Amino acid sequence: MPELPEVEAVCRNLRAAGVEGLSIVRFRIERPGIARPQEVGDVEAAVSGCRLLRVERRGKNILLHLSNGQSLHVHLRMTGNLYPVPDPRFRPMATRAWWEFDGGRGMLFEDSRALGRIHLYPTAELTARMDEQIGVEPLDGAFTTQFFVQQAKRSGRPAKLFLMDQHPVAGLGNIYAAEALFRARIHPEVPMKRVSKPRLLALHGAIVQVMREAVDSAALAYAEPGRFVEGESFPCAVYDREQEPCTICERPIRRITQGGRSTYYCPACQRR
DNA sequence: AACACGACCTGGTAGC
DNA sequence: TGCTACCAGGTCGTGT
Repeated sequence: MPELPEVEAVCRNLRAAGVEGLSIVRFRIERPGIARPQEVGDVEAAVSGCRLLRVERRGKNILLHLSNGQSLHVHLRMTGNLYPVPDPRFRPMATRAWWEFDGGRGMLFEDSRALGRIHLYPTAELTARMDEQIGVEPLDGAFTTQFFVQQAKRSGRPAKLFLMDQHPVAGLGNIYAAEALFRARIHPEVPMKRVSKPRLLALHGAIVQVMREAVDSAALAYAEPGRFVEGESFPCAVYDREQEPCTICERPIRRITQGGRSTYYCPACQRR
């Protein structure tokens, strides 16, 4: 589920539901591991009674800014989801944390694998940390071709791993990194600094394009609060399509392993 | 600095 | 049907 576009959809969905400005009557973490090493009781106590001022996204991170000068840092990791619910008593099986708002509505953090995390920090500390750890947003004006080429030229890492690193550019994960490389016709194993300037420009454009399209798809999929809508997902050209014919040349898509994850690409269209 | 790899977790499914 | 093995959209810590 959650790369930048899906996390953006989660945030829009929360804002559209009007959670910003609501008072949190109660906050509970049902599974201590998601807050580790922070103490669940401390976090719950600090959050309960605050107002949720603003929902912000940085890369794949969600920041819930509170009225007490602190913010919750939510990371969905692989299977997490954060969504508003009309009835705060609604608790699906994989509920890991929940918020009850003044007036009777609620918000849920659901995560079947429980790899997601929720931590509490002073707002200034959290935003500073994000500035330092999270790179440029691909849909932001700061993501210029000059910036991208400069970052690329000083990295010897394989292209796919470079894109998945959150430091230079934030928000790409396994799916959209593969899709962007396919559109730019770049082999995922090529050292970034060896990619030609024209190809880098193509990749820059592909990243922006893929992210825009995926954000739109994700927004549609989340149109109904808290529920995915089938058939509205981003149409992948290579991801999870091993052996299927390439949409351009019809040769079979190949799967390899990079950094312990699957990479899908077309060996004919994406040359070294 | 860069890389591989295990850890963190649960659930779905391909294959026997 | 039932079991096993492997796979999964992410990140961090450790060791080489």
